[in-house]
Amino acid sequence: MTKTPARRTASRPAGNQAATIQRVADRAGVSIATVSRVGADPRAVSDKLRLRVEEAARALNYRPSRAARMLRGGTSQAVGVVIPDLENPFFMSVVRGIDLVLQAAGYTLLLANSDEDAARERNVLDTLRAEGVAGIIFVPINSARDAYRDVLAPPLHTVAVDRSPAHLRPDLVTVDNLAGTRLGVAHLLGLGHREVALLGGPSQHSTATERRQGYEQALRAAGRPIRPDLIYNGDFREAGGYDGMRTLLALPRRPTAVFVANNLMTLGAFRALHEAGVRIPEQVALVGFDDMPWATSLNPPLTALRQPSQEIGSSAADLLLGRIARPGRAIRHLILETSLVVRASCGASLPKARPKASPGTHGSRK
Amino acid sequence: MTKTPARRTASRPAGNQAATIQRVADRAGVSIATVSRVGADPRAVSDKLRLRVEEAARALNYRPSRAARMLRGGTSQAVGVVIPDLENPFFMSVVRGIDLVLQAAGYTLLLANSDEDAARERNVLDTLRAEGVAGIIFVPINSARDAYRDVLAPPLHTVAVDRSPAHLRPDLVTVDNLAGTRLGVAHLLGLGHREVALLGGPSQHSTATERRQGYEQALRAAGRPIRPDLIYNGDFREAGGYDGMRTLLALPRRPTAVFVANNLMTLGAFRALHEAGVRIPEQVALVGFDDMPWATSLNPPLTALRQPSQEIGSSAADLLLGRIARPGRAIRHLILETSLVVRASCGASLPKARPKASPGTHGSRK
DNA sequence: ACCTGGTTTGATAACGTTTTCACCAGCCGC
DNA sequence: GCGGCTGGTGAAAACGTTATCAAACCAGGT
Repeated sequence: MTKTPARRTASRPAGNQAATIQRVADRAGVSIATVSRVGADPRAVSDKLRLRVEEAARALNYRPSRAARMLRGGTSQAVGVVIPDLENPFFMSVVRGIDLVLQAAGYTLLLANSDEDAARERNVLDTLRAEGVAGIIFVPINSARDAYRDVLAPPLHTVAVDRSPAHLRPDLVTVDNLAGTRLGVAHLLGLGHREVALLGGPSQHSTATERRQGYEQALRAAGRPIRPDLIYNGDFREAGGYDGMRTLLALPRRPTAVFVANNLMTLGAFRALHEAGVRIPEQVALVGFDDMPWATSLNPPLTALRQPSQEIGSSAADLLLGRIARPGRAIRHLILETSLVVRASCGASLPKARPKASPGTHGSRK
Repeated sequence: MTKTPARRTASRPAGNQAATIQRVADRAGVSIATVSRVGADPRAVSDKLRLRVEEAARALNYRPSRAARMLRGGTSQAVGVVIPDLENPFFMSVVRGIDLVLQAAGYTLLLANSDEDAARERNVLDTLRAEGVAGIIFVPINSARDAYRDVLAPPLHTVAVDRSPAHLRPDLVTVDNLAGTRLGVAHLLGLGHREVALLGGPSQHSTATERRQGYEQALRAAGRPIRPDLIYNGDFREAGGYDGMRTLLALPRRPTAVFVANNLMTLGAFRALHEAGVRIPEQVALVGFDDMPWATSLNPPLTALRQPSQEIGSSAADLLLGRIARPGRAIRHLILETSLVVRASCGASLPKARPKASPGTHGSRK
């Protein structure tokens, strides 16, 4: 153990200076071509050299430069994710699912926000493409015919999520909106409600139209007429739910139950109901599409259709990775199931005994 | 107008092929160096050539390749953002604020999730660094002494958000947790509550300790003793709020009011209260740190300390951009103010008339 | 021994940019 | 009228990687 004098080079903690392929090659005593090969196709290099290179790479904590790689090959180990609303927990949960599998596969996630705005979407898609991402996972907004014609053209791989784009058939992950909504509306119908309204979304979104179809199917199956005045098309935002509910409440023949087609609109509907002093579910029963973490803390706890949001994301990422690996394979459309989580807002009597208090007060509504 | 035979090169619609600096230079009849200069410092090139280059660039829709730029300069036009919980709307709102100014400045946002886990944070920070981001905005997790020593070393610029890292003094944006909590607790005290509890957070977070200090200051200012059994340190997650509230409820001398130091824990506290059939605010009054979009829809509407979350994000981004521009400038710590939004959960009588229903039942609990 | 075919390796071009350096005018002051 | 500036321009190096091509090697068959 001699006292080591300050050796300039050795004193660096081997990680300060960026580890380039050249340094790895030097340390392993091979050419940079060999180092590159070890990364690309380990079988193409002899065991002896491969081991030496791997050891050197590990010691130097070598990570190929994304910039150089991309400059050379034209594409990078990153995927772009575009969602329409950063603050909607549903989308964030989807992003989390995506992140999970991307992280595991060594990809970097570039997140962009389209803000439910076609021009902005166009813009970020453009940026992402210029950025050279390997693929894009996005919640489509634009319904114009050629909206994605050039910006999503090959070699870019694309997976759509949640909604089906209007004039494009990419790999796709959605939930069964039709069946889900049918289930939710049928639940209300089964509770004895005869006038069930729908707070729906903008018709350019496939989710909105599918949910509306589900609503109509459920009504028809129960032999109920479809009253157009009971259908309000909002914007899938809080304000839309608020306005829609107020419109519904102002109706001469008020509905006794409402199905809300989106989580944010459900919040707005709650607010409108509270402001008007309408009791839930006694005066108006409510079922919402999309469960939320705080659904149990709402007033009253919300009966909701749960979407496997995180799984939606991870499935989408899987699809994308699969397509990158085998660009030629057939387009897939994955449809995940929803489930109805019954709480208090629908007015269903839960298994646990109904409290003896007069209807409308029961302290432990849960 | 002769019939143009299929000319391979000319048939491309001038945009299909990537526009490189070389093509711009050719079209403008200058060298690539001049083109580059026009982008970097327009005054450095004569008007005549500058105009020619600008015209050519526009015609070709030229965008400098980020990869090449980064490979050359070592840093890219991207900034990494690391937050501990993708599904916490507070953080997402912060991210939105960041995105807003980054987008405007032409930067790309790389989002990473540290999951409130030190090892994972280390990992993503490492990746981001390797990715060559120009800077990092992060919500620090690790409190170990040398946690960030090498991974956040220059030339990487760093801005911390929400929490103050333990052993690092980067640019920082926080809110005035001390004053905010003091205000909230004083509000409860002013309402006549004598036993006010605190559902606090993990002590390694500066937000948790500051909020605890604020709590204690408010108590002292009111001449109240500090009862250690009324202080519960949770994990800033939903489960922590739930457990903490249950612990509090099991106390022989139950508090009549609780200040919850974090949004997710507030949700958990609500759940525990509802399950136990405890009426809010009659039996337990509640004030929570951090307002949420759905606070009005809670049962009852939550009195909360609002943080300017989006502004926190945009300020952080401004700080980072400023530092990138002038690396030498002094470290800044920005402290934003919170505001108390009084709703029903604290039991304060609002301006609007109290409903006539008997206390504890009033149909419109709102 | 010599050639043949296959396998493994190294040298090198290319990707698109920024930046340094040198060059060449023109202009001022002597 | 000539030397030294100054301001504008182009040539070329460098960044780190991958892919192509040629060289070297090794074994086996003639």
